[in-house]
Amino acid sequence: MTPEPPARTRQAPTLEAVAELAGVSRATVSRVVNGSLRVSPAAHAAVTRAIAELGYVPNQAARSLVTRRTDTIVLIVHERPDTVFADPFFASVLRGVNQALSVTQLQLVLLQVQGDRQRDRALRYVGNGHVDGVLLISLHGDDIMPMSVSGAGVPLVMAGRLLTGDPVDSVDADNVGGARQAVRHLVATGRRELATVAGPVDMSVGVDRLAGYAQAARDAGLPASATRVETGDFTEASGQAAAARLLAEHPTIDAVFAASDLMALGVLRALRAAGRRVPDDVAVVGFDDAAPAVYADPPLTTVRQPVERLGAEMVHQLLRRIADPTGDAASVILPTELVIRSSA
Amino acid sequence: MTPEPPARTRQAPTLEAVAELAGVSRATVSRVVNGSLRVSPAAHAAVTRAIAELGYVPNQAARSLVTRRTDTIVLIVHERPDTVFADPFFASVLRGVNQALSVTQLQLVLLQVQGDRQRDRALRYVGNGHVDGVLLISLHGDDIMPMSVSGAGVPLVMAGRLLTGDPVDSVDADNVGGARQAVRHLVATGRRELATVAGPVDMSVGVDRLAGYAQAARDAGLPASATRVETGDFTEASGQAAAARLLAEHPTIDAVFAASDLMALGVLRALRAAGRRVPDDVAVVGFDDAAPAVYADPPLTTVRQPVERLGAEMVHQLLRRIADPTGDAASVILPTELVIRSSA
DNA sequence: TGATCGCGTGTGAGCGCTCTCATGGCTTCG
DNA sequence: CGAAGCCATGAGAGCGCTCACACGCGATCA
Repeated sequence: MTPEPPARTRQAPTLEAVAELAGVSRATVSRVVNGSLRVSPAAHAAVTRAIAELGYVPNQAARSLVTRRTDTIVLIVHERPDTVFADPFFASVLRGVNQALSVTQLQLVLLQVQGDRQRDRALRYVGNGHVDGVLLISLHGDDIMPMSVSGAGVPLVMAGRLLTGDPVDSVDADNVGGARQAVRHLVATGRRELATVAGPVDMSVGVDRLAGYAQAARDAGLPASATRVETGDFTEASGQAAAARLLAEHPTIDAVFAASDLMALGVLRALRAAGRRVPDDVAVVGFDDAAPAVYADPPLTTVRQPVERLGAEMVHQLLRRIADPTGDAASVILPTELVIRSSA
Repeated sequence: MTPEPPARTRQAPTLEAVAELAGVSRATVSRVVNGSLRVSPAAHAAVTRAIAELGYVPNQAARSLVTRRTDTIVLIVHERPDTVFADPFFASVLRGVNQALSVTQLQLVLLQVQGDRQRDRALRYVGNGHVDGVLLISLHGDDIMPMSVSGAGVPLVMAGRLLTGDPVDSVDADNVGGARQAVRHLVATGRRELATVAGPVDMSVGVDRLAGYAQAARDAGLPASATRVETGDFTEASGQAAAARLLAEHPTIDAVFAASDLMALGVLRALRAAGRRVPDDVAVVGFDDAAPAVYADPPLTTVRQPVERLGAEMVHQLLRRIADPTGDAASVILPTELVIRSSA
């Protein structure tokens, strides 16, 4: 008789079975499983052995039913699906989230939401205790999700900030500061005819990066008329279109600040199409320091934001909030950094 | 008295509450919730109204406890975390999976696994009925996960195929065919001194793309000595290193087939560093048609595989298998397509 | 030495749901 | 007109777990 691995029965072993094998009660097994408060060494050993022998794993459904915890948190991405996962930004956030989660017992559920129906379904899902907490990403201005979720008493952390100014736990990059760094660099290298491809005005990132741009331009003593603005939606195509409009209406511009790297890539294309040299004729600065920035032609000067850390920080803040649901909303601002390559 | 939205009580309404309000039994409510087999129109209407009024949503934990279904499937990615989400391949698979899932009630759980401990934990998680099915991605040769999961009777679909030849439901791109297309193009455009940066030999994608490369070279009548092979791990850095070795040992090569776009990007760098012009001196073909291929300098000629569809197809196959656990393992092969840009 | 305490342990209720089975009203057929 | 059948419905058990609470034992104190 060689020792056999636990039989692969179709029926998973229950607490009851472990208790019987260990010669103790269900309650004692439960205590051991959940961190052994006040269990005698003998009982603890017996239970541990029985668990190992049976290959016992707690039934999560039964546990959730009574504890009302799920050991699951959800990352809700409110955006078109083709935008979401193609954008390296999301991949990085996800990586940070996963990394922070890997040291916990929590499972991450991804929810990609678009349209009112899906949104409401997600809200229901969250509201009825399917998850212990919510991470919210990519919100547009009038989104009711943050207030609905937190109003339902479910711990919530969002990326960015609410344009309404409502207090919500959040993590954000220093978008204003980052945009200022970009503009200061442009000005310092002699550019005077600035333009920007801003992000959507209904998103805090869009608003903040534009604000930083405007502030820095003003600080540099540039006339408002020398700071043209066109908006895009963070996709490359929108950046290209915006830059084309910029060039058509203001042929004298010598620098473009794009509110994302993807849009900056579009700007590069538009510039190339218009026969302008980068950076000789027009300097371009992006935002994100996403992977494509490196491979752009020319490699993109950009504002790096610690995206991965942003994801991790969101998790930490959520864990804190789950542990202590009271207390005021906190917001963490992550620093940005200018990465100078060849485009400016 | 204006109609009020359902009160945001901390306590979610139960089946019991709905039954009481509708004036029927729990069982009847349950029937309505689960697709109303044999419920009178009157009862159905009353229940529907009560559900709406209360904002009732079934408690998933309670339901799972008795049905032993979870309405959750898990996508397990067995890879280093920093590789996983940075790779556009994964983002695309994820997008396809999410898309296919969006028309179902299923939730997707992401599990990123590395090391034996995490792997075993994931195996336990899966084995004890936490999920209804498993999607497996990025497997190396000696991985026990596929056989463990399917051995435990949990429906499983993997991307790629098992090098052991064990029958498992799977979806794969036509890697052999794709590689052949690439080589045929190289040969057709006059290249004779071929080399390849292959993928890991312990992964089916690596093996298959190399096989396709070798086959096509043989078919073209090229001597085996003219088909140099170095391997990488699908990262850009590894591609660069492999290409450097290739150049050092075989300075006469005039074409490189890289088993992934990321590696092709590395090849491009190595070539540039060595002062070779692309495609004039050396032609380069990648594999994947990932986003960076477009922005490469020069834009990359590559073999496109329908990655998103691969994700969707995995879901479909898993759903089929969940519905009918019996029957032989099936494997779906997705076509590839050569996309000609400037690098070859 | 008897009352008191505290610790380790077991008992039992019940979380919210599904599912089997019994029941009673109605239709249908001989 | 009675027996048989069918359909909508309800009663009740139980999924596997946690969490009071009760209990009994040895140690401690007056």
